[in-house]
Amino acid sequence: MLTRFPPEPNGYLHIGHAKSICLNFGLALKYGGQTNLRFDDTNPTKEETEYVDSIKADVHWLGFEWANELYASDYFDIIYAFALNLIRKGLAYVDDSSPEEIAAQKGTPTEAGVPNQFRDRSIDENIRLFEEMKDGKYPDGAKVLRAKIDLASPNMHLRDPIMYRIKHAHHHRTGDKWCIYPMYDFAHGESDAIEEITHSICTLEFIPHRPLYDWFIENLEIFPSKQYEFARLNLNYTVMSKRKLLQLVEEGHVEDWDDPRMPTISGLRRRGYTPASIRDFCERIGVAKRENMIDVSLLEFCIREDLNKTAWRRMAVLDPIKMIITNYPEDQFEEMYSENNPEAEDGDGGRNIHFGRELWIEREDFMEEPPKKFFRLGVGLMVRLKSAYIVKCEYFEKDANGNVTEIHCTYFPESRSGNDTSGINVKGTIHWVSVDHSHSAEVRLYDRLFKVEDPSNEDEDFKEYLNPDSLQIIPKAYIEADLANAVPGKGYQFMRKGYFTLDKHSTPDHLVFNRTVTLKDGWKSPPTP
RNA sequence: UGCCUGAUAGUAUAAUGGUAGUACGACGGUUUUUGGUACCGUUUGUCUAGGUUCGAAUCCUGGUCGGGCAACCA
Repeated sequence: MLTRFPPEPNGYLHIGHAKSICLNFGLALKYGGQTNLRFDDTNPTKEETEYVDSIKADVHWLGFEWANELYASDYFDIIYAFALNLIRKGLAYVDDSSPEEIAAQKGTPTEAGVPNQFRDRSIDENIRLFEEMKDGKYPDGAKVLRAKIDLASPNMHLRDPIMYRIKHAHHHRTGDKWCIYPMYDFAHGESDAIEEITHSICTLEFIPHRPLYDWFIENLEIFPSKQYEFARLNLNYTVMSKRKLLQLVEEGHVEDWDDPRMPTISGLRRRGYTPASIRDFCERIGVAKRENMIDVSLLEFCIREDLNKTAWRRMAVLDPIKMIITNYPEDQFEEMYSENNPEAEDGDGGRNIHFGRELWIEREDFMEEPPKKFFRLGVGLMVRLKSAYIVKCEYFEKDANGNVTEIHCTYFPESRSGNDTSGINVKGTIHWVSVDHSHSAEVRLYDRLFKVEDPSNEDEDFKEYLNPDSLQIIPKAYIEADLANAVPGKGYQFMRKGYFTLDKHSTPDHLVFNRTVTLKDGWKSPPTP
């Protein structure tokens, strides 16, 4: 078995491409075959080396090794010879008609097309004209080479499809060598055959092309590659077409192709998704011919499952409020040990965290009038400070606007974590950092890019449905000191807040974290009576 | 109103013509120094009408609904 992943280098890869990559490489891996990476670069006006490089990087990052790095443009000489071959068989002709004339002569799905006078040109004349096309004797659009098949076919793709068009354009690989370029239909299957691809896997919209794919292969008498189709991936609350993604970038709705809200591979990477999580996702969604709409919650499940096993736990307070432990000595500090990951056998090591009289805690972990089953703080309530002591809230202070500014607690010295003789049982455990030892960092929280499940399928322009709150920047969050050693590309769990990773713009002086995904949140505040 | 294609729980995806299963979600419970994790349980499905058959999600016929096809794009 030999498969191929055949992107056109005209944009960045997205999660839908990941499905195709996992399918093509996965199938070959499963059945002891190989996979080629082939760039479908037959349209020089849209393609760039920048895209080639990013595509290679993304496929590699996903964890796949291609057998050969190939380009459709490598085959231009062979494909040209194929065309001559068909002309000699009387199966192709040069047509001087304009695009509009060709379209008109093609008819409609319910009416047959009509032949024009060029269809009967002699083989010799066709050869001469085609060579002249190649030699640059004609301007763009003056002539095309067409396959002579059946203008009355119920399949529009068989009504004498265009094989070659004239484009005096610079190609990112072949330079100015060519001024005629084969169309997709006369390049893709031919490239497959040249490489002896056994399974040419593509998406559903190419089903009507398959008879043409087969027709060229049969009449050229070349390796019989076979085309198979599957339904492309659709994810809700986002868009997946290159055109729309490009628009989001160009109109500044997102920062760039790798904006963490984008469904691109580079965006997911910057957001903190791992290759394993994306491969797992592609495995779970399955492959079929049915049109589908996958729920993003499945993608989120996959990254949580991966990161839960690998991410080190750290404490960070995103919306801080000060807690003062009134019975803790002012100049005293302690180091509290906390394991890196409770999922690992040995905790995967650990680190010490400074504890003192003044701490930052999460504003939402305190309520003036806590409802029943609120296992956090309120006057008279007790919680465990993770890896430290149990504290009891005594009172709180408010400013003139009614905002809570400080929470005063007392702690139980005999309740120290790992050495608790207090006999006190509390329901809640909250995270915290020391006011005197924590660092600050910018934290970026992301939400779905669109407000509706299927923005492309709504009445208005898809951009009308952008979620205005898809990015929330917290300029100053407090993080435990050890997070200053955070490594790019590694995921961290900010306890109770989600998984985070360093952003590419982060510097030692100005740390920036992206939230990959929240933790699953089972807490539902009880209905207010 | 031409041709092609598809239809199984909320979303996906399985089932030589032989017990409709799995995952995610939702809901409930146990454990828990993360309202996380883990574990246990509950919930909901073969588009429709006929036919073949001892037996149909599967085969046949009609219908309904969805998607695609008439770029010198891929």
